[in-house]
Amino acid sequence: MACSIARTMDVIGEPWSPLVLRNVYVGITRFDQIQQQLGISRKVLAERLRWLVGNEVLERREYAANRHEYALTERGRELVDLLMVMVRWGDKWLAGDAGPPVLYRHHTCGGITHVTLTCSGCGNPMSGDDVDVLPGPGTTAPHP
Amino acid sequence: MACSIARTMDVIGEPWSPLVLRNVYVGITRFDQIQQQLGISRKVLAERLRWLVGNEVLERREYAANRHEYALTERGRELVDLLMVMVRWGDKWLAGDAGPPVLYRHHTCGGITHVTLTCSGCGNPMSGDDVDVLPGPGTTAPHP
DNA sequence: CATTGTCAGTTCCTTGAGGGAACCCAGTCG
DNA sequence: CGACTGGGTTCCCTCAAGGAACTGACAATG
Repeated sequence: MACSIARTMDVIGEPWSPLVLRNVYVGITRFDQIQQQLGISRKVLAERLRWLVGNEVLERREYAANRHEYALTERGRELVDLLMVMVRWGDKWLAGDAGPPVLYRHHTCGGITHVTLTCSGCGNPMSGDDVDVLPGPGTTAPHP
Repeated sequence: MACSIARTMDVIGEPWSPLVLRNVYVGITRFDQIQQQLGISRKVLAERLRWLVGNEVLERREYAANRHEYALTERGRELVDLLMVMVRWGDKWLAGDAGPPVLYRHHTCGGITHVTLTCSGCGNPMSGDDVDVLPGPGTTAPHP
């Protein structure tokens, strides 16, 4: 389908995938660690990891004889952006009275902050209300 | 689970949900329109729409006698941010030679641009590499 | 006013993917 | 040399997704 949302969902749309990526991002990189932290079935975890490696989001490394760990590739590191936007939305709308389960300290300013979306061209805020959606070169059907 | 990613995935993690939201965002708001555009099963679409309405991401309106349409709530409009980040990643890594299927024109500057992530505090770029992850007030288990 | 069409679903059946538990093999620690 | 750990695979079983057909209210049409 000529739709970048569908294509992205095809790579990481399965419900466990973002959680697997988050774990790798925060340093939970080994099979059993990930399995125990998430409570995911071993079978499904093995499938997901193969899929994510095959799609070049993760890479599999042998850190000792027959001992493997997973690491984010460049593609994978850019997916962390997506996770941070998910976290922001979940924090804002679903955290309830307990408040957010995690906080981010930004290296540049040292503050506890969150992500916001801005325009790559002018640097001003950019949301769904601030754009026109136009067909691009990769369009096939007359839909976004 | 005390994890904003898991909570967000619980609401919109099912593979069709982001595509449904995108359709509503671009003006494809009626049951049959959405079903035909996506090729989703009517049964699953009915379930998804109920779920999204129940989670206050969409609202259901009667625009004529027994004719309904769906619209984004405020929660839903903020989820469009997530879609735009997905689009950006898909455009960058999965579009191939054909180029992106859609383009965004930013109202503020008029340019064809894309979203980037910045810090809510200082306005500088903010990615996964630029932050420390700390436990927040809503933490239960010792994990992000 | 019977017929056709549209919209918004619901019902029923079948198949495939996810979960659980158990098993397996290589290395290594005591 | 036995037990343990890491990193999976195999088997079975259930549950949810897909497809196709049916329903029921309203609107326009001949």
